[in-house]
Amino acid sequence: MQNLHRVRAKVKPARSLEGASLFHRSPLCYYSQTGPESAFGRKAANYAQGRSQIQFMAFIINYQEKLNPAQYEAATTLEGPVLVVAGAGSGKTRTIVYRLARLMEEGVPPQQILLLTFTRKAAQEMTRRAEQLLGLGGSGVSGGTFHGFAYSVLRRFPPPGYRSGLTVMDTPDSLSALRSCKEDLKIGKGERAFPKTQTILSLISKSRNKEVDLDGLIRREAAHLMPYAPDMAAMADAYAAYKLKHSVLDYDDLLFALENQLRGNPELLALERGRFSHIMVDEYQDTNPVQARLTQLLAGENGNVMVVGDDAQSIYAFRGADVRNILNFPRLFPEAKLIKLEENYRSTQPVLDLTNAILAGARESFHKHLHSSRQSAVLPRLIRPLHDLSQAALAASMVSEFLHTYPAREIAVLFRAGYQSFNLEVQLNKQGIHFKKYGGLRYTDAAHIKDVMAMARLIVNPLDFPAFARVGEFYPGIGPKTAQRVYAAAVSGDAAQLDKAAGRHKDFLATLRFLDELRAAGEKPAACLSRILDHYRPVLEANYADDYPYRQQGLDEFLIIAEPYADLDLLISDLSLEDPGPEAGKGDDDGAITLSTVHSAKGLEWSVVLIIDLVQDRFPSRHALLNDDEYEEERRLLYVACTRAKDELILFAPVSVYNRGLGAHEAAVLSPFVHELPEGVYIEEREGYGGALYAAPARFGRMARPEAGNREDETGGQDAAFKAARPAPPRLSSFPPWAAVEDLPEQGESAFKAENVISGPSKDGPLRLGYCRHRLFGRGKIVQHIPPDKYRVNFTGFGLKVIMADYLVLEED
DNA sequence: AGCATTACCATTTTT
DNA sequence: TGGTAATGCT
Repeated sequence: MQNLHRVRAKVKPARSLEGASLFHRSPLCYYSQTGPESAFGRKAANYAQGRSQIQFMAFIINYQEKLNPAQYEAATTLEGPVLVVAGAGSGKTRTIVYRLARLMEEGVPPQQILLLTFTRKAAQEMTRRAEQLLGLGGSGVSGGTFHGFAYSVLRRFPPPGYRSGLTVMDTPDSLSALRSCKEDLKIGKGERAFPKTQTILSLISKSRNKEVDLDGLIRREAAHLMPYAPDMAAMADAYAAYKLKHSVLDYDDLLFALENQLRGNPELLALERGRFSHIMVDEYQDTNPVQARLTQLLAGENGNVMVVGDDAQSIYAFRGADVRNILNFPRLFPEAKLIKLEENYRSTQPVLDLTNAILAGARESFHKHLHSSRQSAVLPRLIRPLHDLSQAALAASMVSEFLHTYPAREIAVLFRAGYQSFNLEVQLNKQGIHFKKYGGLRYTDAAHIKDVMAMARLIVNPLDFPAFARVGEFYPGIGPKTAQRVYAAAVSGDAAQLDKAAGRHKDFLATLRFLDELRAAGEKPAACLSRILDHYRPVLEANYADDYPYRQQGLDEFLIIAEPYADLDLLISDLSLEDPGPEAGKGDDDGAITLSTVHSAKGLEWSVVLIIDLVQDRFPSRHALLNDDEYEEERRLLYVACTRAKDELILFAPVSVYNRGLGAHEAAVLSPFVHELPEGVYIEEREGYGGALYAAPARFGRMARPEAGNREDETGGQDAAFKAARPAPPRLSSFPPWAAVEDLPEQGESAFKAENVISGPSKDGPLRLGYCRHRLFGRGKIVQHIPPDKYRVNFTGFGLKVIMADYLVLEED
């Protein structure tokens, strides 16, 4: 654990800017950096001098040699709207980077190219690769996340009501803001069942991202909270007012505020459109509706915009991403050219056979045939450990084996959710294997960093209440209430009132004066920060007595990060929007393997990929079982995970998992995505007592079974074979999700019966539809089989429930 | 009002 | 497990 902590907290300052937003870096003229000898330099110089015969010059790069035909077409179609549907591992980033090169060879100055992505990881990867190919020349390109871009515009053109400065709240800030709204409204005090503030915040955010009203969202996705919908709506309103009052924006606001600004100010729109002659959007399948509209707004109707994405890798629906964006792109831009990248350069054919089979069960819209020329005799493996502890041990020793063959940086273990790697982390430590984990604590989440950030934020935006409260709470005797009072007094401008509110807290008053002076001084960020650190040191020593020397180191690094910045607000926004994160330390950790959530693994690749916990309720997550769309997203998530593997893919599915509630191990059900894989795409091995692995025979009863109404024959031989062997995908009823867990009212039940009764006993299921018994609920009627192993049962007195087959006893006729 | 302790609960993914 | 909210103590 010690090991993990250190890796997480480590920040390598020199690289921290590399992936950080490039919007604000002074637009470095790349020719001055590459030097006059460079061909790029010469061409750019030509451009700068107004010569435009560039298209007649020979290109430095032989694009046709470096790219396949589809990639070539994408990289050299520079005008007009283009949609690139890029399968996993099809050289998407490569294509984008070569297109950048091409644009620059054609004489387009890098500052006129805008490269937007959804995650900062993708942004970092892109700029890294661009710099690899183009040298520092690539760094003049404006690239980053939508959020980062939005901030860069909004700070120059603040939305109405935000003239006095503007800061971005991170999630903890938003949370305490909402909590304070809840207190002000005196809502839900002492009510046990009242939803958690966290829950409410994510519902509010989701409703905004999906652009549906809160009430409807609650009805559809959290029906058990319906009784609290009015209270939550009130909180949402109060939260919006709070943000305006305190000149803060949350992540979601950034996008909407930018859209409003662009729509409300034609001059601004023209300006922004003029700044960028070419726009590229990566990971387009993960954009939400606002982001799609922003893309359209910035591009103009026939703009030069290329969007790149893969509908099969859309895994952010939970926060409003909408696959329809990518599907609708041709409709939005009727002139759009569609290019598909289907050749996979990453994985061996056996790995692709498995990933294609995962996708075969999906409701996919752009059909792709991924193929590879990389043949291999090594099949993916499915390991069935006895339980989750032995899974961790087995995975760790397998990693240890692989370390003889592959460098650590080529090995990764992936999982659905962060906590699932816990056992594994222990085992890896035990075996002395170094690892780094993605998706853990962020650098900026450390309390002392947040403290200093809060002071810096108050310099930029004196009204920033979350920052104000945080600074107040440095000092003993000041909590949320006092902070609020002092804030009100300080903002009122009445010195006497301020003295009355904070007179007892000399330290705090001194700090406020200190901040005022510092604000007036208007020093460079690094100098300013240095003074803040000096002032903060006594607080640090008092509040973190146990480990302040360690924290001080982190703060020293902060100074180095700040050095290159010209504006303090840019430093702050970069840190809160695109913080350096553990990735910044990558270069050091060559000896470390990677642990990562699947989400964080997107876009990355390793020679060896292990995926753990492939059992029902974990992968797919139990939260996804109730809803068709979420279930499909889990499938895509597994697809993303498996397509990270270049050479070897190892799936783990423990036979039993520890149940905390029960305090014992219980049987685990193999993930349906694995279960439905056809025979022959993987080798199964089972763990015996003592940890030995035994090859398992082909699973019983998994013969190819023709499926009625098989829809696509055009998918080609191999795919068709997969489909034939695949059992019917689990279909859940379209009945509202909560119906599955909550008791249904009488009329709901009959409505359900009328519409959703399945057409007959499932051939898959061992249970016939009839009566059964349950230990707790007694006798009930089986209404529906929910493959692979659940049943919807109507119990007298308890209503409809969804129960695992293992807990049901079939009643004899 | 602030702070410490206790009890409970639920458990995802990211900007 | 750990984080959060209610409760109790200063």
